[in-house]
Amino acid sequence: MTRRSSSVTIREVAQQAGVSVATVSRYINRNAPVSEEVAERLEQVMTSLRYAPHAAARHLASRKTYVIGILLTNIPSDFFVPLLFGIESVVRPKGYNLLISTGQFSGHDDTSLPIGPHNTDGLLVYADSLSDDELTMLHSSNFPMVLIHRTAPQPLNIPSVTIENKAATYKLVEHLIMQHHKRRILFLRGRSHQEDAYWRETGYRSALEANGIPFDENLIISGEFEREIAYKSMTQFLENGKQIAFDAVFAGNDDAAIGVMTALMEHGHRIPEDIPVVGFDDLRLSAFLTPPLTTVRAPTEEVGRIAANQLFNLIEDKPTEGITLLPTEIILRRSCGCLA
Amino acid sequence: MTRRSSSVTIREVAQQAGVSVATVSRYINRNAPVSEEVAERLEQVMTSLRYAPHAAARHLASRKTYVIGILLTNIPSDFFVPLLFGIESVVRPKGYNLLISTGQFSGHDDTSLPIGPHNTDGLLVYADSLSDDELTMLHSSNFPMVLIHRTAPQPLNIPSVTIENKAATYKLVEHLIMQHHKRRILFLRGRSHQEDAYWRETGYRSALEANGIPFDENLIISGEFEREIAYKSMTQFLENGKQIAFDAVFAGNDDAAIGVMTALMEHGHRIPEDIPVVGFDDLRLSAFLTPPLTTVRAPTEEVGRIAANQLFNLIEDKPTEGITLLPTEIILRRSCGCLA
DNA sequence: CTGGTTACAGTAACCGGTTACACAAAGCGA
DNA sequence: TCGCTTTGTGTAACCGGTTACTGTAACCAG
Repeated sequence: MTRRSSSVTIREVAQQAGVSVATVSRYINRNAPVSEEVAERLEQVMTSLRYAPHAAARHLASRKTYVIGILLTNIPSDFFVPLLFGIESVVRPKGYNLLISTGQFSGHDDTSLPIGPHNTDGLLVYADSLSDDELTMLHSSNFPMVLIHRTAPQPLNIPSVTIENKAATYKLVEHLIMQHHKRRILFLRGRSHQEDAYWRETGYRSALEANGIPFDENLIISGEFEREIAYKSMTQFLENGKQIAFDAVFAGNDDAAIGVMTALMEHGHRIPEDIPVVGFDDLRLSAFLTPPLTTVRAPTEEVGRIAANQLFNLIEDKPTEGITLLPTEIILRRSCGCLA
Repeated sequence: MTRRSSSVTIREVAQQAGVSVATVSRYINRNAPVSEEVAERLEQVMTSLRYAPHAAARHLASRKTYVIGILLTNIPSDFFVPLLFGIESVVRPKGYNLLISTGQFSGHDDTSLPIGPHNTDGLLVYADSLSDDELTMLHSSNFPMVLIHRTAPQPLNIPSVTIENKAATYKLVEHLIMQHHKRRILFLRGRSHQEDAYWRETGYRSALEANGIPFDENLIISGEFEREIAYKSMTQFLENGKQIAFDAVFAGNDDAAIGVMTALMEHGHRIPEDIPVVGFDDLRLSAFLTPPLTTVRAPTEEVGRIAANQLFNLIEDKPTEGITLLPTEIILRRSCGCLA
């Protein structure tokens, strides 16, 4: 109830040490020389008083928050753990803090973003957590941003860190075709506006085409990159009267693959003997599934590290890459029929 | 390079709307009546100017950051995803932001905490991310804190949200003894100063004692609740000359259980036929392991939600619980020998 | 009609830092 | 020794909000 914030201010430190506040500030920020003697005195006073600079006051005066923000989607995915740790690993040593926000932010013009120029020095934007319009607006005021698993809308020049989706998907689908002689591969697409989803589908189509297999719209169902949704889609597909024949499944990502595998097993299909299933991401759990999941390894932690580094380049006016495309690698395990 | 921050200030808004800054502030914070007419005018001006209050200025003046911090350990675990989403789900609707920090913060007296009273309104402290000393210090200045998976050091009165560790472990160990007739159960202990680890070990010992099985120090090895470490400990135990007999494993948690299972399989043991393995946490992946893991379900997302709510109670001077102990539930799957 | 309340609004001090400007003393090459 | 640079420090304005204090006009019970 005591309103008085008992926190120590720079003036108290200055007084105790017998110097001016400017000197204290200079010592703290090491941005101007301070005599050896005063430095020692300050060090003592500061620790004895347990002085911690007030972040907001500092921010207000210097226009630096030492905070970077990350906008995630509101889908809780294990995928975020390596991403966050990758980001943290570069943010922390720089003395920055990480403000995190999940949710779809688009559309609500009335409520401004919880995270933005008013409380951060830069933003990491994951996938479609922000609309093109919002991106455009923020970019127009020159606010440092780096996109993750997404590229900037056309005229905008925003660095972007993403992974090779198409080539890997192509390779994996071709693997199913060539090595396992599958020709009717069910494809679980992600959300249409999601770039990862788009490129994976493109890779799928290219692989079919390159191998003379006609594309069949009936073999495309919605997976949304979410386990539950994939489970429902798959179940519905299996129970649907049409009974469209298929001989393998590309699940879109590993999370969806889990849903697919559960649905298939519940309907008495063996994996991979009856139906091979493959995913994308190589989540930590994927190697431990039954059977272990054939998938594409995405260097997610590195994506986080590189994105954060790019953001700091932007903040520090250093040169940045336009698009960083990290290589992916297909991981053959038992679920596709390999390593049997 | 243009140093001038082009952001709109409250004074510009006031001027454009022909009122004083005080009125604008009052309207924004809805803490004093403003005439209908002025309100409308302000609404218009604010959207046309794209006004967003400067968070730091606001914080400095009002002494509220609208940010809560969470301190995690630096071990990337899937466990954090439900925890974070639970927290986010209560923090966001309150209009608060979430500042996240990972790492061991204890010991470094010189470097003050990256997150604390200087930049947040309250702190969620996970397990031993903070030392007792730091906790004591922060608590002495009446800073709102809630502990997660840890209780406060004795004289301190800090709310704490944790789960039932002992009873569930007891039940699970007893299950191995009674249902599966195991008597030499290997136990992978966690870090000694971690409370979850302590209570699980206590549950293990009680179950043995209650069933007349003598405690054998040789059956305790170090798992640290980490997959890699558990894998190494288990491998070393198996290859050690002593060849101590055991007939089941309680892995400490699910992550360690994965390491244990890998090590056992590599040495030709079948799970559960030769050696049953059980864990704790019920990670999202645990149901999908080979074999599916018998474990204890921890309501982690709820832990996050409740902890965040407690913290807001503290911040808003509402009554709080001392310790919230959430119930856990044992989940029998195939890895213990059930559901074969 | 009067004194008291309420609704609405403005002025300016203040939150706790940073930093432009000013200045004294010391160091130094010529 | 003289001017000039460098080093070390202080004073006070400023960052962009909030809010205590003050004041006016409208409203209302008696």
